[in-house]
Amino acid sequence: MKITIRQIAEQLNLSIAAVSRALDGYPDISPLTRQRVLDAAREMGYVPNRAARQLRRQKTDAIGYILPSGTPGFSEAFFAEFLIGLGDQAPRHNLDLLVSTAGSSPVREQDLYRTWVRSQKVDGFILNRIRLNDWRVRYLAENQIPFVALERSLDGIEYPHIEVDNIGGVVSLVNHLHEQGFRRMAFIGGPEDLKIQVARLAGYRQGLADCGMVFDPELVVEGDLSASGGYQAARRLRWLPNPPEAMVCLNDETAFGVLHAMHDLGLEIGRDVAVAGFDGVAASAHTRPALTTLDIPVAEIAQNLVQMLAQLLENKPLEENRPALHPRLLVRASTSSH
Amino acid sequence: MKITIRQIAEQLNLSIAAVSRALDGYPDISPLTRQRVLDAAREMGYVPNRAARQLRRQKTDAIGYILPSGTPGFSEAFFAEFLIGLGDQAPRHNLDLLVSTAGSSPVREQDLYRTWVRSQKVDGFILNRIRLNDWRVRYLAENQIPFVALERSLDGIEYPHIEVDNIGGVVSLVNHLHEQGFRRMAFIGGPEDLKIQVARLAGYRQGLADCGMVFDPELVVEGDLSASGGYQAARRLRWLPNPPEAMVCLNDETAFGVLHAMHDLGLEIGRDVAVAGFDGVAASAHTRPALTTLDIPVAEIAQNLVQMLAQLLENKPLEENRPALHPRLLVRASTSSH
DNA sequence: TTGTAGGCGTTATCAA
DNA sequence: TTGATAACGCCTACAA
Repeated sequence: MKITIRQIAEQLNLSIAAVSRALDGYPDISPLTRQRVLDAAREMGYVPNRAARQLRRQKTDAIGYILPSGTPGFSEAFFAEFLIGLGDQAPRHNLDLLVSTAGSSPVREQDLYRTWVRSQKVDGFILNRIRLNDWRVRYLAENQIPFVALERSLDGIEYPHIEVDNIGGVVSLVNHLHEQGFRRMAFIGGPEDLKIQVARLAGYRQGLADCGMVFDPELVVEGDLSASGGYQAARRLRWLPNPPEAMVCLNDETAFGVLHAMHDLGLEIGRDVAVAGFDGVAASAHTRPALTTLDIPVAEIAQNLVQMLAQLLENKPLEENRPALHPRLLVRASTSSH
Repeated sequence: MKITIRQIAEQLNLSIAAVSRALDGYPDISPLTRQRVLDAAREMGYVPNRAARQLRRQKTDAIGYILPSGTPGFSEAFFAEFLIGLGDQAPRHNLDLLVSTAGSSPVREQDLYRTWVRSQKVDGFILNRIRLNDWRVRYLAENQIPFVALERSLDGIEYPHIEVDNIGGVVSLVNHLHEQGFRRMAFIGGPEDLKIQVARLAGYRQGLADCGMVFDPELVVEGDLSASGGYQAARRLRWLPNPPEAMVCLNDETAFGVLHAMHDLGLEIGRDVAVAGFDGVAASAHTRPALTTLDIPVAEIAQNLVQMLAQLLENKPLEENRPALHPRLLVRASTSSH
């Protein structure tokens, strides 16, 4: 039998209104009554019914995260770590976390957002893997649904976000590779509408320029952010008449596949060829050789996003102009021969 | 402005009851009216309000998964893959997936379950990492909350579950190691109250017996299912006067740490020492050398669990006696020298 | 076949 | 400081 405020009220000979107020910490209630109510509630194991509360308050105390379409899914370690952060932080703000996956279909993604918004499943959203022109951003903004995101889109819409210095990160990586003596460098990226693709590719080009190297379009290939995508891209690159000596990858997952490919081709990684990733997922430390990568605190970013969204939902002011996060270059054996 | 059945009713000059029935597919409504309602609903972008529906129906159409306490979190790839399965399958049954993490505290874990049950956040639960005597199993059974689980506990409570042939799996692994010429084998496990610990350890002992090897308690050490736990355990083992030639690990994550430790000690893995894991997470293919492991279809198992829970929630009969799943031994370079 | 009305558990408004 | 009471949006007897 579920306990409701009505039963507490009966038990104590109070009105349900009084009980409700005592429980919710309103000031217009005598301290004695409040204490009695609180004690009874604890004793009876009362927990407010969510549905009723939601219906009445017109909010859900839940936030949503929908795994973006066109990703390999949580198998990409990045998303797993992102989710730790979300799952960790949400309860601290008394927020539930609702999770779903869009699969490979952008249509399904849109359906999901629309349904969640219209049926008021959640009060706000967390986004990542932002696209240059991102339907999600426009849709949520138009419908005035609170949301925060990792990275910003180019839709001309302002929203609270966390930004990573992708360009600066990759520039420092290219410099490092150059110092190690690697010259011909390839970039294995992803879909062109992804913000990180554009930014990190820009960093790659700038890095080349800084080091006085020429940009060769042939050395920029499109993967799909997965290990198998990286594997194939890397093989294609090695078949070139003049193959690259270093492979800069859009993310660690891609780099895992590249490591595999290089190994299958019998190359010694770190000497014959360099491989580097981006994200610094835990598994990057376990490859052989360990993967050089641009480390960003993925879980922590997710935590901060939840915190930002929580503030947004409570209409608390957000500190503006959060500075961009600088990735940390973790130099490991995959790019240095000693 | 949110669309409710009331607005559809006004639009069509119908009662809200008629609209509700038309939408829910009741038979006592004229086909014409139904069509009009359906059309209007689609046109107006109507989506039922969850909270209202829940309150009325006394169910949530949501299922819950709480990351068990005492785990490294989603950073253990096993959980990430498990979650893909859940997130993938839940929407197919029109179920929402609510996710939280218990952190390291069993108390918090109990709080979470109690709160979710009492506030009726979800209709049922998915459990994994079952303990021999598992509070969650007893609590949910006592409160008649539907749940399904990966592995069963020893609480004498029947519940729908999926079981893995842990013993048979490890036996075949030990045999493989023996064939490869490895003799002194260690077992790096986890907390003793875990079902998988007991079962896989039993497989290890039986495997030793099958091969005519003696069991040495010194070679059984306790990790914590994390890479760093594996790292430390492996170093401890190598410091023994007569160190083991093979390390059987409770899960892949532990094995990752062991690989690291062996490498740091300058040993050639696959020849000087063998290392094997359990679960077959994606990352196990990316280590160098690649990790021999007992592969189970983690995501698929999670999908099946959702399906079972969905059936349970609809009071549909479950096929009894689902046979135990046999892990697939993936022999890779970490246990074979050629 | 359709409409009326009560209630799911809470919160919020208004009186008392 | 407290108590009635009316919603919130939906479902479902029961009546029409």
